[in-house]
Amino acid sequence: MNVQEAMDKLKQNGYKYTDKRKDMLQLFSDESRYLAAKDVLEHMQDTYEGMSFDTIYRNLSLFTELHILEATELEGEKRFRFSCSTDHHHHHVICLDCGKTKHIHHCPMNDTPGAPGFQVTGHKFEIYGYCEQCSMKKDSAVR
Amino acid sequence: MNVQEAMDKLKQNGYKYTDKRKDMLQLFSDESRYLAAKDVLEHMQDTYEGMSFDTIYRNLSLFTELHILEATELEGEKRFRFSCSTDHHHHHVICLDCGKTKHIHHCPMNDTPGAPGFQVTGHKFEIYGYCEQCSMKKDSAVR
DNA sequence: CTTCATTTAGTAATAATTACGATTTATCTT
DNA sequence: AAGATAAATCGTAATTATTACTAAATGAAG
Repeated sequence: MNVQEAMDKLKQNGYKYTDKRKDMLQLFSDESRYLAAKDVLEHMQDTYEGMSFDTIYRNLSLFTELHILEATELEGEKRFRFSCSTDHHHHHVICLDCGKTKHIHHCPMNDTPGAPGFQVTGHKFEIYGYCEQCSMKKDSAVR
Repeated sequence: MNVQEAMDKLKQNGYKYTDKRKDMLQLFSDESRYLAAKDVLEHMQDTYEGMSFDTIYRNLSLFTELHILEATELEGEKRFRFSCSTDHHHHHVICLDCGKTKHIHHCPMNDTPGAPGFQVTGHKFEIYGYCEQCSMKKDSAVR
């Protein structure tokens, strides 16, 4: 997924091409990590002074619907990242500080026996912690 | 974990024994499933008319700290359930409608190679869907 | 039964998210 | 290129979950 593909997808589904949408997508493309709505807002307001919550949230959920972004819920906030690649199911190791991720290629669903009668609609496997940079930052902050 | 053990744990840690706490714990003991704060509030207000949010939330987080309850975040809400058994690490299959759970005894962390430099602090593996009763309810509601 | 720290009710504050009417803008049509 | 139209946006208000505060009440220990 890249910005152009994402914009094309919007077009295909009858949505409009706006600079704000492009900039939002560019942000997610540049930062390949999970961002909270407020991170997006802050970044966008550098360029578009009066940009409203509404626009941010509406577009974030639109992008998620179209599978341009993937979302997870972390520490009471929804967070979003550019959809990695649509062709390969995977999970994430997530840095709780900066939101950076590593891939986990192995999916535990393969090893988990189905529960009879239970209709499965989704699953979540995530590993949390601190990436090398952020854990060094934390260490030095303590001293 | 049962109500008595939980109350003992409170005592041991210098917290007081109140009827409200006992009733809250009894609720979790009776319903062995995930409950949202508002579910707990509603149930408690049947007995204690003017019971406040504060009391519910304060106790929920106290119980969680003492590992009497375990918490997860689901659809934008924190949910709590009686801690299953402290001696055995496990994960849950969770019904999105009623909160009932089944255990997954296998932990995917065992199969997942550590990421070098990444300091792991936690992980989450959950399977979502609808239990037999709730999926039947949904089917018949559609007709 | 008195003291004292804890707990609680009532309510206000915070934070994330969603909703809405008026205005603006992108796209389509001509 | 200009006008029509549906979608997007702004500014702001409403909603929802959660946390915080103060005065009053209460359980526990001596």
